[in-house]
Amino acid sequence: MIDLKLLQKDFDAMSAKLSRKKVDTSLIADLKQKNEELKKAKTEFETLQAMQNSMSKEFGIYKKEGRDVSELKAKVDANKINIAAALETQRERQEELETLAMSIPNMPDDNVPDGADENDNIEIKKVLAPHAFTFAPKEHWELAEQNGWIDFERGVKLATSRFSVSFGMGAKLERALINFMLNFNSKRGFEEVSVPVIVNRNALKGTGQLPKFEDDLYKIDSQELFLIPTAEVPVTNLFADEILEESQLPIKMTAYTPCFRKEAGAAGRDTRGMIRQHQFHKVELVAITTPQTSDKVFDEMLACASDVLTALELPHRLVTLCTGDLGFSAAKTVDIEVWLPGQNTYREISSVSNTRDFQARRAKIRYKDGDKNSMVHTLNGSSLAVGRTLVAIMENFQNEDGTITIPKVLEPYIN
RNA sequence: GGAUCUUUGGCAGAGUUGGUCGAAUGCACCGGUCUUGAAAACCGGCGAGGGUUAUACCUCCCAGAGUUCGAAUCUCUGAGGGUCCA
Repeated sequence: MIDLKLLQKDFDAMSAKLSRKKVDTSLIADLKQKNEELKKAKTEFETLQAMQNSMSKEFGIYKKEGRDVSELKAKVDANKINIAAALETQRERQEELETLAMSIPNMPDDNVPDGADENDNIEIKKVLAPHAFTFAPKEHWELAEQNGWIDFERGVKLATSRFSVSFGMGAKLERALINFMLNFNSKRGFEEVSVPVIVNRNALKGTGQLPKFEDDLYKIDSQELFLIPTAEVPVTNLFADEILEESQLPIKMTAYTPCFRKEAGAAGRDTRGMIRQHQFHKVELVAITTPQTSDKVFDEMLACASDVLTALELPHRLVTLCTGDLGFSAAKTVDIEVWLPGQNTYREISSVSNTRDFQARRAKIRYKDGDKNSMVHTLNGSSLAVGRTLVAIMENFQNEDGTITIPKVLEPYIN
C-alpha cells in the first residue's frame, strides 16, 4: 500500500510518480480526500468516545459515594446515540478508503524508464552469445514430444488445457533443476524454506495479489483459501505482523514451490508448449531488508538468478522494465530473458523486483529502527521458472537429430 | 464427529464477585552506576497503531456480535490450540 502520510504531505510528488504508472491523478486526489474525511470522522468519534469514557468513570465514583446517578445516566444515554452514529460513519469512511488505497499500485522508482509496454523496456546487458546452429533449430514442444519428455495431451486429460505431464528424463531434469537451483541459492546465502502452497486471503493482500487480481487465482471455495501464484506470497508473509530486530536483516530466503495461475488475461497466448502453464515449478528468492540495503540485495538477487543461467550455459539478457510493464507491487523490476533459438527470441525466465515498503506496509512487516519502528523493504525474484528453464535447455542444447545434450552442471543431479 | 478446557505484551505468566488494567511479576532487551574490562549487584527505561509541535485523547488482552453508564473480566457465534470419548 502506498504511504498515506506521505500522500497528505506531498500530494504533488506522489501523484506525479503514480501518473507515470498510468494512475489517474483524480484517483489520487480522491484518495487524499477520503483520507481527510476519515480523519475528520475519527476525530469526531474519538471526542464523543472520550466524553463517554470520562462520564463512565464518574459514574463509578458516584456509585461508590452513593450519589444519585439518574441525571448522569440520562446524559450518558444521550451521548451513546451520537457515538453509534459517529462510529458508523467512521467505519464507512474507513472501508471506502481501504478499498481505494488497496487498489493503487506502487510508485515506480525515479530511475525506472517511462514507457507503455514491454517494447519500451531497456536492455542492460547480454550474457553469453547465442550459439550458431548449422541446422534450423526446432521449437521445444517438438523436441519435447520427440524425446518423450513431455506429454501435453495427457495433461489435458487429467486437468484441462495448459497442463502437461513430464516423463523420464524430462521429469528427471525438472527435479535436477530444482535441486541445482536450491543448492546454488543456498551457497549465495539464501536460506532454504519449505512453505504451504495454499494460503489465506490475508497473505495475498499482504503481497498485493488481492484484492485486485482475484480472477487470476485458483480458489478453494469452501474455505476462502487460494493456491499460490508464486512462492513470493507465503515466503514474504512469513514475517507479516512482526517487528524484526535490525540485526536480523537482511533475511534472504529461497523456496521451491509449484505455482498456480489461471492466466485469465492470456487467452490465445503461448497456447503451445509449456511456456505458459496453469501449474509450474519455480524456485524463488525473497529478501527482507532495511531501506538502506535493499538496492544492494536487489543486485545480489539479480546476479544470483543470472549466474544460474550462466552456470547452465544458457544465453540470456537483463532488461529493465519500463513504467508501463512494471507490476502492481514493484517499484523497480529487472527481467531476465533467456534465448530460445527455436523461437528465435528472448523470453522472460525470471523477474527480480524491489517493492520497497509497499508490501511491508500491507503485510505490516517492520523492524526496530533505532527507537522507532519502520517498514522493511521486501524483494522477490524467480530463480528460476523451472519449466521455462527446461524449455531453454531443450532449445539451446538440441542436436541436429533432435536429441538433447544435458548441461554439465546438471550431470551430478541426474545420475 | 461428541465432550471439555484454553487463547493476555518478544517469551513466560498474573488478572474470572465487571470500574482507577493497556494490564502485576519474571525472563529477554536497552541506558546508567560500579569494574582495568566483563559478569554479578543496584538504579532507570521497555507492547502496537492512530493523533498532537509536545501533551491530551482514541483504539487494540484470538475474531465478530451482544449485555452494561462501564468488559481482558459476563453471554452468544466463529477460528486456532490442548485433553478425553468415539
